[in-house]
Amino acid sequence: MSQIKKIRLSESVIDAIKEMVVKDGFRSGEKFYSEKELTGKLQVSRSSIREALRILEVTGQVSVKQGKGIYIADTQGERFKEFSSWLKNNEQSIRDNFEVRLIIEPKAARSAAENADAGDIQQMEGVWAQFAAYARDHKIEEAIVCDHRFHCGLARATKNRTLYVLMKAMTTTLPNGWISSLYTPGRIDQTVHEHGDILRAVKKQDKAGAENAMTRHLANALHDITKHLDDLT
Amino acid sequence: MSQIKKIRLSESVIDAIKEMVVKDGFRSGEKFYSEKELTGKLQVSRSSIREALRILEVTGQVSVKQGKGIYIADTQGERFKEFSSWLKNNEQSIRDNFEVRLIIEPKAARSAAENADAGDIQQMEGVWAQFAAYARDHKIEEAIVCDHRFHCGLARATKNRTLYVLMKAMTTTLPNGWISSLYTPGRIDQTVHEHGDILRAVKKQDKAGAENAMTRHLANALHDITKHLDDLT
DNA sequence: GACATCTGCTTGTCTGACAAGTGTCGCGCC
DNA sequence: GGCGCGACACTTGTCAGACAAGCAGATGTC
Repeated sequence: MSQIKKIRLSESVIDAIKEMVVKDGFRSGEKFYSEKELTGKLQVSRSSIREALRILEVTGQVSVKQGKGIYIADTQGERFKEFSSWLKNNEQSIRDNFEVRLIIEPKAARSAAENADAGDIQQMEGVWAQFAAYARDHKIEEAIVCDHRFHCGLARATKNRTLYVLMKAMTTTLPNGWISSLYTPGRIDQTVHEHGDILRAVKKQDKAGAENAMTRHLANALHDITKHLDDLT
Repeated sequence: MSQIKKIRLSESVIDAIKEMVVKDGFRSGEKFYSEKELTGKLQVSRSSIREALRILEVTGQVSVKQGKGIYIADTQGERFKEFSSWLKNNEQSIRDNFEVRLIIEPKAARSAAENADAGDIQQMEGVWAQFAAYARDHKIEEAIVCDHRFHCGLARATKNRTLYVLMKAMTTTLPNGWISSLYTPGRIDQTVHEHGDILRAVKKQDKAGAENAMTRHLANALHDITKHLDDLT
C-alpha cells in the first residue's frame, strides 16, 4: 500500500523549494528566486507557490518582502524565529495551559512531599542531574525530555495514579507548550535551579515548601514567556 | 509612532478567523464556514483566505479537507483522549479521581465566578433547573446527565479551553462508583442544593464563595460515596 | 551635484474559471 | 420495500491573467 493521503501541490512545492535551496547553494540572508521564476522552474501557478511561501515563512525558513523579493532566512535565528511565530499564534492556549498547571502542579508537589518514597526521590534526582548536564551543554531538545520526566516523576510520587496519568497526558501530547518555555533566554538555567528547590522540599517532606516552590517555578516560567511575547510586538 | 510594518491581508484574515471561532462559538472538531462563505463575510478574495488557512493549518488550528470543508482542529480533545480511556478502564481509583477533582474544580469554580458571562450563567441555570426537575421525579439517569453538564458548563465559563476539555474528559468517563453515589439516598437532592450554592456564588462573582461551595460539594459527595462503598462490602 | 520622475522589477490582491473530492437525493431495477 | 447507480450540488485544489503597491536604479531637468 503506497501513499494513501493525497498531497497538496503547495506541499510538494515546499519540498521542491527546500531542495532548491540546498542544490543551488543558497545561503542565509541571500535573495532567492522570485515568485515568477519559481512558476517557470516548478511549472505550477503562482497561487500554489504563494501558499507554500506562507508556510515556509511561518516556519521561519524564508522571509518575503513586498517589492524586494524572497530571502533565505537567517539560520542563526531560525529556531528562535520559528518559536516566536509559533508563540504568537498560540498565546492563548499557552496561557490556558499554564493556568491549569498552576492549579494542579503545586498541589501535586505538596502531595509528592507527603507520599514520595526513597525510590521516587532517587529517580527524580537522577533526572534532575541529567537535566543539569544537558542544560550546561546547551542540549535543549534533550533537556526538554528531562523536564517532562521530572514533572511526571513528581506526579508519580504522589501515588495518585489519576494524577500521574493526567500529568503524562499534559506533558507528552503538548510538547510545544513546554518546549516554548525552555527556548526563552535564560529560562533553562533557572529551571535547573527551580527544579532543585522543588526536589529539596519534597525530600525534606516539606509540603508547604514544595507547593510554594512549584508555584514559583510555574509563575516564573509564565512570566518569562509573557515578557518574551511582549518584546516581540 | 504607530504600526510601522505593513500587515498582509492574509494576516488580518488569520486574526479575523480566530475571532470568529470564539465569537460564533465554534468548538473543536466542528465544521467551520466554507472558503466561499468567508469571502462573503470578510470581503476579501479567496486567495487571501487560502493563504491564511495554510498558516492556520500549519500551526494546527484548523484542518482543511478537499470536498468536505474546513474543520476546527481538535488538538485539545486528542490530548486527553488517552487519559479518558484510562479513566474508563480504572474505576477502582475513585478516591484518586476525587482527589484530582478536589484540586481542580474549586479553582475552576473560582475562575468561573470571575469570567462567566450572562450566557454562561443562563445556560447553567437552565441545566440546574432541569436537574432539579429530574431529581423531583426520581429520574436518576437523566439527572446524571445534567450533573455532567453542570460541571462542564462551569468549566466552559472559565473561558479556559484546556480546563474545559480536561473537565469534559473527567466527567464523561466517570467511573460507575461516582454514578452510584447519586443513587445513595438523599445524595441527589443534596446535589441540587449544592449546585445551587455554587451557581449563586458564581452569579454574584463571589470567587471565594464559589471555591468554597465547590469544595464542600465534592467533599460531601466523596463522603457519601465512601460510606456507600463501605456499606457494600 | 541635487532632485523629481520614469521605468522595470518585485510582491500583494482580486477575479473567474475549471478540476477533483464528497455526500445526497431520487430514479429505476429487482 | 430494498438496493444500486448516476445526476447533482457543494466543497477544496489549481490555474491564468489582471491590476495595485512597494522598491530601486536609470534618466532627465534644473
